[in-house]
Amino acid sequence: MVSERGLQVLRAIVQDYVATHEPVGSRSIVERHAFGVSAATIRNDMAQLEDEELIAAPHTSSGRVPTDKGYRVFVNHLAQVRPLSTAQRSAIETFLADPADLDDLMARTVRVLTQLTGQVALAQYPSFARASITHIELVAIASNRLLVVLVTDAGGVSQRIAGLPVDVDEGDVAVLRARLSALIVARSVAEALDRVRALHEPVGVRQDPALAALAVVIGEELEEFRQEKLVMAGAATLARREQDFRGSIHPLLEAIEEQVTLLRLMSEMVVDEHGLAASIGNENAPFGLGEASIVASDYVAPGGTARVGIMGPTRMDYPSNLAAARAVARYLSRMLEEDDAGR
Amino acid sequence: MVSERGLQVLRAIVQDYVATHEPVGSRSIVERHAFGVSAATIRNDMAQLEDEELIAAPHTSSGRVPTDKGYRVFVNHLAQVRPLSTAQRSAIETFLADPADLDDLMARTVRVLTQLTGQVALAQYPSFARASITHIELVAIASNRLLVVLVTDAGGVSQRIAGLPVDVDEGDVAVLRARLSALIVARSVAEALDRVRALHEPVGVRQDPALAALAVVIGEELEEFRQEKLVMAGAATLARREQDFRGSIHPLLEAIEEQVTLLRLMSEMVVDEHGLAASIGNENAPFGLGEASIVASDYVAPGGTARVGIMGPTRMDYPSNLAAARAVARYLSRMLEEDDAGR
DNA sequence: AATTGGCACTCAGTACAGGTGAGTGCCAGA
DNA sequence: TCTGGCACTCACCTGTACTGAGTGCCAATT
Repeated sequence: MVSERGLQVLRAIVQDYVATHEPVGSRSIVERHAFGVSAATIRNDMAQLEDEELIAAPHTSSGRVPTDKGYRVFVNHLAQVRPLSTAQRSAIETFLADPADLDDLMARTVRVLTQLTGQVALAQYPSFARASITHIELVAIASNRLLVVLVTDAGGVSQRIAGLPVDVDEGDVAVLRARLSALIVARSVAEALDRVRALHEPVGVRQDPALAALAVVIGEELEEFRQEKLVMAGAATLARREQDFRGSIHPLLEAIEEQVTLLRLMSEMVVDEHGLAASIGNENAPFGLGEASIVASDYVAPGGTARVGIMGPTRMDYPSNLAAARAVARYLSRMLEEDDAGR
Repeated sequence: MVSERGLQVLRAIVQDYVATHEPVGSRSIVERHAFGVSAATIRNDMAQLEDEELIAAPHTSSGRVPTDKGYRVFVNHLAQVRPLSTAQRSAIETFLADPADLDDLMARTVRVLTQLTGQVALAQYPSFARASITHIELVAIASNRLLVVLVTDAGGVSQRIAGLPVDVDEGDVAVLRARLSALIVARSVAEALDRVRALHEPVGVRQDPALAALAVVIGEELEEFRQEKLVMAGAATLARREQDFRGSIHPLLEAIEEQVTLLRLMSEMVVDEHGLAASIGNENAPFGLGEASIVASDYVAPGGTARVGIMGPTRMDYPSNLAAARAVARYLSRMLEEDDAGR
């Protein structure tokens, strides 16, 4: 069992280790923190913490370093989210003011997050899966080529060019438009996808090759709506932090390039009652990121909730990073709420 | 003056150094290459090469390493572009077959290039600056909200939502569509931009606030067409090569994140008569990439020519990388020619 | 004039030894 | 339960010696 003071010692070790990046000994703890007891007493507490595998010694006689389990306890029980400075808050506001469109807003979001934290920033796009289709427009580009534009009520727009196996004229296009409109407008993306796919059933398709071709393209567009998207920034900051990741940032860069891994990881994180989440060190091992930690915060978009997060070394400054993620997420929620469709 | 054999020695040094990553001495040269002379003779040649600053010694008595100038001579006079293996050629073909759209094609292009070379791959999008507008479509999303879609003859499509200061009905939209159509359809992107901007002249604008708002949005879209875009892959490979860049890959990662630097760098490279270009080491210093080299090859798209390239350490394998860039560029040109609009 | 073998010299890299100091673990006493 | 004291460990630094790859130069050879 770990005593109350033992936990405070753990907190001190985590804080000092994150600050100095060096194993912390009993002596430096009594110097830097006012525990009112001697180094020997701290040593006894540290022995307990070591028994519980909350801290570990890199080699026989050296200071201690928090284990991943130790960080977990720190985050769950010991860390209070440190509120941002007003300067930081206003930085967020000015940086995110007046975005040109959703892409711009997301890009700025990750940029401001990486600037605040000095780490890699991640942000999920608002999901359009639960959004519903408000418009479908067909634009004739050539006699056998149509531009298919879909619009959702959550502000998502998608466009794609469909090549048709037959030529169509103005009238045909109007008919197709009306027919497709009736089929998917006011439906959710998921429903629309079902209904468009149903067109492929032998019965429906044979009749109209143009419709069949459009169905394929529309299916792709809907699929894209359903897909989660991720935007990132700050990969360059990893270069400075090489040794924080046991000497190889390769898995991190891979994950950043892959996207899909990070997307899954972020989706699977479990948020607490404040909408905050942390995934620490070896908890990410299944994703090949056992040396990294990710903190994230939910934000609310018209289509549902999504997440913004920060990825960094296991020995990151959790209170600050959680605070930054939360602040940005809140601001993002507010922006998306005000200007509903995300412009 | 450097003798003929001296140049062959330079070639040997570059080849061996690229292969082994270690300074190469006179002895290992006579062992690995059939010069038919003794090591002492090679040493004399090397002394000349050193006078010409084509090679340098990291420390007083060690093997020699090519200087940036040495690489330049190698690339210009000594390197023959090594043709790809048939396996590699067919890899390109299968990898690039049947792209879904232009984005997909470009993404695959850089992926295949990074796979072939193990380096960072870069590709400029075909420029739409000289393309011309074939369609403009306005879709009413709400009474004061229009989706503005632009299509170019080079396959570029752009869409953006415009918020209007006034409500408009079906008829208004039709009028606006006709008016804008007359203004920019069949014009080049550059012309269209001029004409749209002309709308902002006091005379035109006051009359119609809706038109003014649309002009702003269309201006943004056209600007986006004019902007060059870059797509990249293989950033993760840099992690393995850290020491190749004097220990810091930070500038490279920054440049990759910036994009705009690399875009300028690629644009400013001068291609030779075969459409190939190389920018070596300190030639890139103005861009903060003095430790990196970039090779590139032009490809031909409907809208004009653009470039694909490879970025890696100065000590890269120039013949192979030039060959890979050239092969991919050629294949890309062919694909874009066949399927003119890039789908 | 070009090439060669020989030789002294340089210097990075490695291995070894000794010294230092931060830090621990443990114990007896308060 | 806490504390001071003490022996012990071990990373890290420093200095020394050795090794070997490689050069630069020169006199001899072709």
